[in-house]
Amino acid sequence: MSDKRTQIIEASIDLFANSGFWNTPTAKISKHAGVSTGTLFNYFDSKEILIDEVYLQLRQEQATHLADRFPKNGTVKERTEHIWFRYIDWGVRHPVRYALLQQLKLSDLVSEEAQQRSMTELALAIETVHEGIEAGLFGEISADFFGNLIFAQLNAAVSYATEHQLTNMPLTKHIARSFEIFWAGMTG
Amino acid sequence: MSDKRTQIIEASIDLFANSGFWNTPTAKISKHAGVSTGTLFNYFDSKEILIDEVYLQLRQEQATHLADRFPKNGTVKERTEHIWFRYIDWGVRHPVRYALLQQLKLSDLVSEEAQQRSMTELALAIETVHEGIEAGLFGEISADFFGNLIFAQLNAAVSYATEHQLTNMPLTKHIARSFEIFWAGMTG
Amino acid sequence: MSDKRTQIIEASIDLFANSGFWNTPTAKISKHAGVSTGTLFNYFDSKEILIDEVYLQLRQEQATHLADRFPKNGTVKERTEHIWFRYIDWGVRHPVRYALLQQLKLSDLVSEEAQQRSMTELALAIETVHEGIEAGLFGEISADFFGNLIFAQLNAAVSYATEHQLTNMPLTKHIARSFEIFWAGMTG
Amino acid sequence: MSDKRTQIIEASIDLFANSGFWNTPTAKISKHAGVSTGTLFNYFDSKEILIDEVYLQLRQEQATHLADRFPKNGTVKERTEHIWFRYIDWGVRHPVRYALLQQLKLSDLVSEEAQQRSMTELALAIETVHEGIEAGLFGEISADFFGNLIFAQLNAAVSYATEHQLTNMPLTKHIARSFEIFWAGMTG
DNA sequence: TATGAATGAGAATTCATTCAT
DNA sequence: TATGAATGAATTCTCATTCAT
Repeated sequence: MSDKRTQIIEASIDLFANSGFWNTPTAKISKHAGVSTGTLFNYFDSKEILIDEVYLQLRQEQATHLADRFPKNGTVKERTEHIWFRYIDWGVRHPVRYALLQQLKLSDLVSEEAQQRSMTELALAIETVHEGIEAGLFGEISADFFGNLIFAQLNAAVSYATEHQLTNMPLTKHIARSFEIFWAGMTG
Repeated sequence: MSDKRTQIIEASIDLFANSGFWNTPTAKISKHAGVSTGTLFNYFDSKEILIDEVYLQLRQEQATHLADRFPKNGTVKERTEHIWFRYIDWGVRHPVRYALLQQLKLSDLVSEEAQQRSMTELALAIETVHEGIEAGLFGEISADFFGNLIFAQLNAAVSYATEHQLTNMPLTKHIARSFEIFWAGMTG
Repeated sequence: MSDKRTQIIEASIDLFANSGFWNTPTAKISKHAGVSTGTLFNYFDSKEILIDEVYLQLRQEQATHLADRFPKNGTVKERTEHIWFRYIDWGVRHPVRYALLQQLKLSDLVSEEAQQRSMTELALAIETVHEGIEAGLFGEISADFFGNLIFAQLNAAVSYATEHQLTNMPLTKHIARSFEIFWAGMTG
Repeated sequence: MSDKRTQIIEASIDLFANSGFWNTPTAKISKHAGVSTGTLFNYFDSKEILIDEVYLQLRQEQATHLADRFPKNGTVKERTEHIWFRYIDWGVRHPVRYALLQQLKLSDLVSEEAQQRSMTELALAIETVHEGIEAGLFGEISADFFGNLIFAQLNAAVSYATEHQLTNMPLTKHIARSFEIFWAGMTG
């Protein structure tokens, strides 16, 4: 049964996070997953493809988390705030997965195609941004730069929260404060 | 004289930027540098150390650029603005080097020790930040988070400028606008 | 089945004997064994370990030869004589293996652990010696020195027999004479 | 001045004894000797030749020690006894050099030619042996085998004394006892 | 004679991938 | 579909030796 696929992906996440992609031989992955070397290649044609799939898996988990209870009909600010909270929340709850995802983004290891495919999962964020810009909420700024900025600041907020192991009230405050800064900057 | 050392570092930068650290065999580096495999290891005891040295070299170039004409006696805002402009300027002028530096930071390949050593080169930025925070300029915020935020936004600005190949007036405007956003965010 | 393992060990013995351990690259061994470089390292984690295993293999072959038809219930002299004959016999029949074993003993290449393990294979010789000493057969002498002496003389006897290619009657006479000398020396 | 030659030989002895021939790069030797890599090769055309020279040096030191106060006109037994005492004495006084010499003998690293040349230094031992055999002192035995035996037993005696760190009276007794055993064996 | 940077042919070992069972 | 032994190209690093200064 195709449970093995999941086992292999999970094993990869574990090991990649601990030792990096290049220090994790496929043999180690299959062992950790409890399958044979051959089996890994039955499910993923190459290590490259496995990495792509890990990336897509993480992106999807993240996207699902963002989409949960998304206030479709809220104002732009409400929707942005929702994304803000949920993004940081996911990052803090899954620090290993989050760190891995960040590394993958910058590592050149994910194929162009996988990058493209993962974009669709951010649809609701992108849409919100566009709407805000068109409405003139953010002054003169390109959507691209806006995207860069929001993710940069989110990432900064997650890193800080994780490093300082914020939870409960301090975490909530941190999220709120970081959103304030972001919003003040953009609308300021 | 240590001309060869420089050649090897430059070759490394070239190749690392093109193909990544793990896809760049030392043999390729030495060939590209016009020296023999043995010579590379005369100058750098291991590939790991070579990577460290590349990192330190780039950091130093960047730090030198930031320090140039730094307004020691200016206000916190003036000093921050200086850093803002010079940081983006360096990133845009040396996109390959900048991208490499970013990758190295996140890659786990740079030794703790090299990271530490490179910190000293940011002294003037760090000092400025602390002064501003203590003066209450930025509301309630930790220096750590402030650091995360400023570099995150700078990075977002550089990426955007490079991707869109901004130069001259559009670049200047972009830098100014990004600083505005940053400053507005921080000062609320 | 572990046929390959045997092939690799045999190839190692051949090549080590001809060219020494340090002049025998693992690549040459695997080629000679008719397997790929990778396969060698599937069976032996490192060249060091391979050498250990070669050593243990030879020791065991020798021990088996000594144990064959060992007169458990004979007198100390009879048992010592048995060992004497069988030891020289094995050395003369397998000059390559014997020479290699001697080299390995003195070479520092065999791990402490492998040395220890190989000791158990000499149990019957050691026991015999102790019994003789305790019975006062050999005058005042430590078991250690006795051990040194017996192997030294055995080795001298094997070397001579091999160099002069003794067989049949001359060999039998040589073995007998050398035992006489040994026994006369020890029993004074 | 050709003091350097000596320094290089001494450095080689030191390092060979500590780490073996194959784990001692010429660069390490020259450093230890306080000369440059080039200089080593001015004095010795190759590492092989250096090893030969180390061997000859040690053999000569040993031969000199044996020859000291040699009782040319003594009986065969007296002369043999002299060699016996001096040989063990040298081995115990210079355990590092002795061990190295033994290793070199068995290692295949010394050229045939150097082996030959070193023989001349044992002239007085060889002569004594021959005389004893011709005089019928030792029963029926070939000079070759006799040579094998005497050196084997000497070596056993040195090893034992060194391992157990014998000195003074215990050492003297050990030497005497070992000679007794040898002589009793040979004269049966 | 002394120097030591430069050389480049190896050396041991790794690892993604295949394929016969 | 699952297995895991076998493969061999590729990798980092070593070291005896040379030669221009």
